[in-house]
Amino acid sequence: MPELPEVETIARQLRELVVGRRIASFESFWHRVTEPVPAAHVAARLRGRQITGVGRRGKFVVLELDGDEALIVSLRMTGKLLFREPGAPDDTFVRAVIGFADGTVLRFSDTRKFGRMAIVDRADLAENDHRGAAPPENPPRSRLPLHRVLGIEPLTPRFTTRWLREFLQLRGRSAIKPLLLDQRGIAGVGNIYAIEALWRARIHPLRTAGLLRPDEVARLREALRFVLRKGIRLGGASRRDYVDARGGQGRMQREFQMYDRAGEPCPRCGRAVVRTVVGGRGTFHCPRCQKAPTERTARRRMVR
DNA sequence: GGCGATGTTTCCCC
DNA sequence: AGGGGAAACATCGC
Repeated sequence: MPELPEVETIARQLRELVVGRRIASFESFWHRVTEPVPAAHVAARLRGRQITGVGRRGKFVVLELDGDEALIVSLRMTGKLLFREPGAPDDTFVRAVIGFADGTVLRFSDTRKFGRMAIVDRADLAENDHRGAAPPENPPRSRLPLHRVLGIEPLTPRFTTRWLREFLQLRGRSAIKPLLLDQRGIAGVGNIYAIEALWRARIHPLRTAGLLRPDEVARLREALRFVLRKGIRLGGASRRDYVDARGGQGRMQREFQMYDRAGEPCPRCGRAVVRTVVGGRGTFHCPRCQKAPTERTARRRMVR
């Protein structure tokens, strides 16, 4: 799925295109798009509603509806929201369509059919009890849907080094990279930006989260914000078939330092980039800049 | 054509 | 509890 910068790009574009439009119809061509709610039910609740705003929460696109609800869209791996004028040529893999009263449409195209749409209470999208100094204690086996347990937004002022340090202490036994991908802690970071941020912060993906030194935590916070902001500035990263709401490409993919660069020289030190698998996800790092954790350092850190 | 990969999330099994 | 692996799908590249 598109990650935070890609979803932010889509949301910003959509804001200009659909705010103020009234929904006339909703049609689904793949029953699992709205699962477990029948598409007809979603259609009935959307008909006649006006879109009052468009935002992003984690990796969800949030289409605000008049009243206190929102239609949220989870793009997963290949989902695209395409705004089209009347008479526009067909798009491929269209799984659902929102028709507006003026004849324009918002098409949800999704090759792999993983994407989902749901009507939710906007209040449920609030940061999951992560405000203030108290770090999150997320129920690891929460049965709540993901949109109700999303963690802190990393580009807000609330995402401080102190917050991150305390968060890493609480979730300290996990390896750092899988922890960054857990949407209940920090919302919006995906595989690519986690890889890029860890390289920038010079932290090995398998380092134990709770054993990062204070200077490393500070670098990690800075690195996350840097790569996410850069991604937004460049309109996201277009690999394979990611496109923005107008069908255009982002430019961030040219700026990847590590992602998908196995064997190429590290831009910082020249050593060959290494590909590993961490938590089932392809992972890239520089073996010189990002030192692997060792028994000895782990033990020394324990004593601190 | 087979095999393994893919920007995500969830579920099941230890 | 939380890590690993597979599954939900379709396509692409070697």
